[in-house]
Amino acid sequence: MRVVSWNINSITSRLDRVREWCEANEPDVVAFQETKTVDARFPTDALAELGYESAAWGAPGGYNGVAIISRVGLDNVAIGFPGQQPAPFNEPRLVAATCGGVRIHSVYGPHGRDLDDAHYQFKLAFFERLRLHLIEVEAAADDTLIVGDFNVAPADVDVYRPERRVGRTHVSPPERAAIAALVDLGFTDMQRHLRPDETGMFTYWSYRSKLANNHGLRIDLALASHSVRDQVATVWADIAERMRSGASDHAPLVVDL
DNA sequence: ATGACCGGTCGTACCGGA
Repeated sequence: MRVVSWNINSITSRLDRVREWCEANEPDVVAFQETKTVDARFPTDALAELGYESAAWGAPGGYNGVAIISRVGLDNVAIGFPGQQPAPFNEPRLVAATCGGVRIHSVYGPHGRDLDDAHYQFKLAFFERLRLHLIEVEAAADDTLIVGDFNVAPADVDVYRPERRVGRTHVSPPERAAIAALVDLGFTDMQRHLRPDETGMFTYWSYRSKLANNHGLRIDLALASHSVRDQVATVWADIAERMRSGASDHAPLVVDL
């Protein structure tokens, strides 16, 4: 089974890329982030023509938005945290579904903006809320694959020139501790696990950077429970897709089980 | 130097992304 995490930076403006990429790469499941569209405008029909069922959650305003599409079943769909959530915990940043026997979560972590910004405090609170959710609601944490754009680079090796990012978001010790706390539930950062010595292994490159310079970040992650970890053969970011014209600023992160 | 971009929005500048 091929599961993909892809921050798509607008599913509506990226639909041609999604169509072409899926036809070429045959994913069974794609977990999207930053779909940036309300559910009524999510391209359910176009994706159905490709053979995928969709579970999408967006909100008005053009921000955030997550979805899971699957051609191996889409069961027990869970939209966000259960019940009515106070803002900003009601932002569309989490959707889960069981696909081909694996519980898959598509996560879009808050950006944080700056270390002294209220959004940064929300970012930390979001990950703690997610951690409790995984314990309390998704109690059976095995057969689980949590993928998404976490907006955190787990280690300095996940950042080009990390010394230049000290004091900024995505690399601060509390953010890394929040990711480590998720991992401590029994998950494995699969790309790091399978390629422990690789440097320059990124998933995101700013539109403003020269791609040839590889000034990227590894902020899209695949966190696998024990049973899933043992099934994962490879994890790779499709940099060729990032280099295409009209691409998202994130590469698809491909997890092959 | 990310060395100068994207997508979205009751827009034609601005916010947010990271």
